[in-house]
Amino acid sequence: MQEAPGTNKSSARGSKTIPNELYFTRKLLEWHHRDNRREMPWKGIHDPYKIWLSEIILQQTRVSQGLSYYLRLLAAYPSIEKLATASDAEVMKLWEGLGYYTRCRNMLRTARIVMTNYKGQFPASFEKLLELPGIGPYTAAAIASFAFRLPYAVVDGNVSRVLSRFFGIETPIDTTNGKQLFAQLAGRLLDSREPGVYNQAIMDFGATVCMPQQPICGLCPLGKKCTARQNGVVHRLPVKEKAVMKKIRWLAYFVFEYQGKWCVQERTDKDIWQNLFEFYAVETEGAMEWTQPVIVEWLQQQGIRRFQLNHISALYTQLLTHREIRAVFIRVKLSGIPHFLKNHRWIAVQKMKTLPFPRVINRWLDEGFEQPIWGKAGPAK
DNA sequence: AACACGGGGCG
DNA sequence: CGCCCAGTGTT
Repeated sequence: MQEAPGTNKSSARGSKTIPNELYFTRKLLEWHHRDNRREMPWKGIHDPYKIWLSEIILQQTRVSQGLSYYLRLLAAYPSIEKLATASDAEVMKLWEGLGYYTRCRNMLRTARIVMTNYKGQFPASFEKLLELPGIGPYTAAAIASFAFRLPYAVVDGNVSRVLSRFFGIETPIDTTNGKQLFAQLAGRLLDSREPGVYNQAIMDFGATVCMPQQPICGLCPLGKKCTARQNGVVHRLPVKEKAVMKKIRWLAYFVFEYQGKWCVQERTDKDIWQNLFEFYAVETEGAMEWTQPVIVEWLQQQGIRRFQLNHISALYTQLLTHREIRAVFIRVKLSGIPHFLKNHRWIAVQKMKTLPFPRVINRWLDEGFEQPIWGKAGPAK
């Protein structure tokens, strides 16, 4: 459900708006008028076809990446009729390389629906726009406000970020609750006299001042009343709940022991745990059954002839933001240092605690192996 | 509510 | 590498 059209007239008459909301809209529009020099071909125009085309292209796509596609598609299909009568393959060829190819198919579907059902004219209605394939709440609000000057507030990544920071809202933006909250707030902030201008302003502001990574708070015209800035929490807003578990990584740690020393290595790759230490690691693509016969064969393949397999641990897991680590620890006592471990570091067992390890390794050191080496008191918890 | 869908820019 | 981008559709 889209929030009801905004009621903020950017004047003191708005009965329910709190002072900060009026301040926000006024300062934002001042900034847009005074400092915003972000020029784009689709800005300031009211042709629904061009607005729609640009919005579809820009879904989850940076302006710098989508611009050339917009120009090429518009040149090839100057009107929605030209687009609607083009062949699927021809349009897809022009979309090639932009990604999210469902957008292209839905774009064509919508062009044909508009031709047959609406006589080639996009409906000047938020609800009707929303029914068209590839047009969701954001795009419907964008077309409604830019093309038809209807009072609907857009809520995209820029908007939710700017609002979460200025008003200090910690509700995750990617939940049903959060989406509803930000849509409501955005609707109240909207300047209903010029919805399109306001929507341009807040998105440009998010893209050029209140950026995701390094916002230019020093130059921010709203900084005086920005809640996040006052509280020093700009960097951790907006909050996102979804931490998609992209990949499980399977690690086998071989704890090689030789003359009271353990073999360790430092992680230096551009990867997790940079500059932390670990044991000799074997990473596999999928789950690997590190049973005794498998381990013995693996050791022999490495040219290790004399060894003593002391222990195979249970599976240890560690959750990272976008990874899940699953590690098994394999203790092997050697009677010599094999060639492939010549350049590794060998640390006295008593000194292990002085090195930095990932949590999953520390947990194994603390509780994971049968014969304690820290002494009967055990390691510090 | 969770997931799939792409490719590129940036630190 | 991790994060994010003028989000939407499906299950």
